[in-house]
Amino acid sequence: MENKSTAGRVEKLLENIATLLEIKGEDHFRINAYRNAAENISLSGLDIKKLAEEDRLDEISGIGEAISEKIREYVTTGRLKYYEDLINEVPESLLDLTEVPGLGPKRVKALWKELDIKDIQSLDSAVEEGSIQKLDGFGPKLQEKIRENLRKRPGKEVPKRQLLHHAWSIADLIIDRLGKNNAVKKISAAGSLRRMKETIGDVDILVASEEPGKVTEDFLSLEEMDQIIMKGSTRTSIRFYNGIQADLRIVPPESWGTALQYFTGSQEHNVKMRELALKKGQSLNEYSLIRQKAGEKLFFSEEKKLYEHLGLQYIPPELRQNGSEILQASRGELPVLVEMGHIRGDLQCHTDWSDGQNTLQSMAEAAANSGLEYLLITDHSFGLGVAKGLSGTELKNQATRIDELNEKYEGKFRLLKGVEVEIKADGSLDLREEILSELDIVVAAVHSSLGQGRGKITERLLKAVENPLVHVIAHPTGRFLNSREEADVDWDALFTAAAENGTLLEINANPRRLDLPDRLIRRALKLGCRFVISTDAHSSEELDYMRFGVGMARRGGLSSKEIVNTESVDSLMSILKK
DNA sequence: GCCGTTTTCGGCCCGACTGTTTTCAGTCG
Repeated sequence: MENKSTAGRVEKLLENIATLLEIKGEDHFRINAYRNAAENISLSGLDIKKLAEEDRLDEISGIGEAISEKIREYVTTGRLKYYEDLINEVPESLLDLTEVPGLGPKRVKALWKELDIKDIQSLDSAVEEGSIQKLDGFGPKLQEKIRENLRKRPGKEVPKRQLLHHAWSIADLIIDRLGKNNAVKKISAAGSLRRMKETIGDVDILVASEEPGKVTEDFLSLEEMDQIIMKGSTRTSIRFYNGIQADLRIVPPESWGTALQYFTGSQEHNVKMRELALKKGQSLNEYSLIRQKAGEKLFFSEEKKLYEHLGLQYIPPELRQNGSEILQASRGELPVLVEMGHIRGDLQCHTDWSDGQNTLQSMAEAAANSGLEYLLITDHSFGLGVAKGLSGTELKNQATRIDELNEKYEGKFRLLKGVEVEIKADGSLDLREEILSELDIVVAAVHSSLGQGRGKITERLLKAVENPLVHVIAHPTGRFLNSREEADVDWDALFTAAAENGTLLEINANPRRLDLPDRLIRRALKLGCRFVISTDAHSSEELDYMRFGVGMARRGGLSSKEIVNTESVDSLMSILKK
């Protein structure tokens, strides 16, 4: 739990409470309330500490009096009496056991009560002794499955959640392969992948077919497959050699609309959709919508018609989050989201002048070929020694070369002069003003001392935001998914200053970063900020990362008008602060 | 434990698959 933001720690605490109550055998609606609260905190992007101090936690839906009180106690004292009492009763180490696939709360409780198994080590030795198969409801197959799963616990060689581009490459491969099968009428990615979540638990693929057996057979013959996890007539799970798990679900073609909606999730979105249907006297499942009185089944050829039928605007997958979007859709208040086709330029990339792989020319050509009208070159400044950063003189030489190339492109494409300048530990920049003022666009970034305390790093970023020479703050949180935590920053203060100063916030599309994260995009949008989506490409191939940045922007609810690289180059230059 | 243009009390989604079963509980999404 250490080394996380307050919100992160509170979320973990609430989730732990939920799981421990579940093992205890508490009412599952109460348990759900804790999970729901944790999820909504995460999605809100709000500063939990500040909210707790100002007694405004109930502004987050799903947080009522009881949970609010617990969060306040935890935030102000660093402890929670209720939790301490709870783990006295139900050992905290049982939480690890519920992480083992096949072990849910009921089985963990049985292991604990019957065999005094409290942690992974004691589970491991019980499995080796063969004692757990004797328990009621357990058997040799389950014991063997647990042994298997203990051996390849995630977090070691296989990260728990996959990065978006890895998951998509598997999905594209499956869709391409199965798409050639005549038995497949329709096929689509679903789940968190389709919702463009920053990391993916497993790859979900939905198929419409009248011959599920043929499709399943094809799926199981993929040569990249390592292992069959589960195989049924309409649902199959496999694991690939690279550790990624893929689930295939097959439904009859007439169920396509309801099935794609259901299989895309999120879980919470589906719960709210089904509740809404029930209020209208209809029951929704993945096959159809059933009018309860008449028993009549309604089928939908596409998702859009299902949403319409329920009186909603179509909700794009990226917005299907905690159910609050359903209320928005019922009022016709959903934003019109930015699309890939809106993007006209890329505002961060690197060349072989610093740590990139390709030349200025080949980056420009790749960008032009992918339909972009302009590309901002942002090699590192010299402060970032590991990345062969450029000095002022080198930047001037690069500018000459850029002018030459632009002349050649005759206005059909334009390279813009920029830099990714280092924000030093004291908030100053490592290039002089006369150098920076010569450039078209200045992108500033923090790469070191990200672990500074909240006060220090906030001040440092604020200084950059308020600097009239800085147009864009790159990858603001500095996180690396699965490996480096976000910096602990007072985001509200930073976003407010960015909005006031006209400094743009980057949505870095590199799938290892995806920074800003969507919850902070939502918050920044509310505070009036504008954005750029940039690939930070270090090779011409990486210019294709744009789709992931657009996905993140869509999850954050952004329209093209809030993203400046949807503008033509002239219009872009006129928007920039002087 | 939360929530309310049907409710401040009485609701709170729904189905597939597995492994244990003699008709179903547990897990998962």
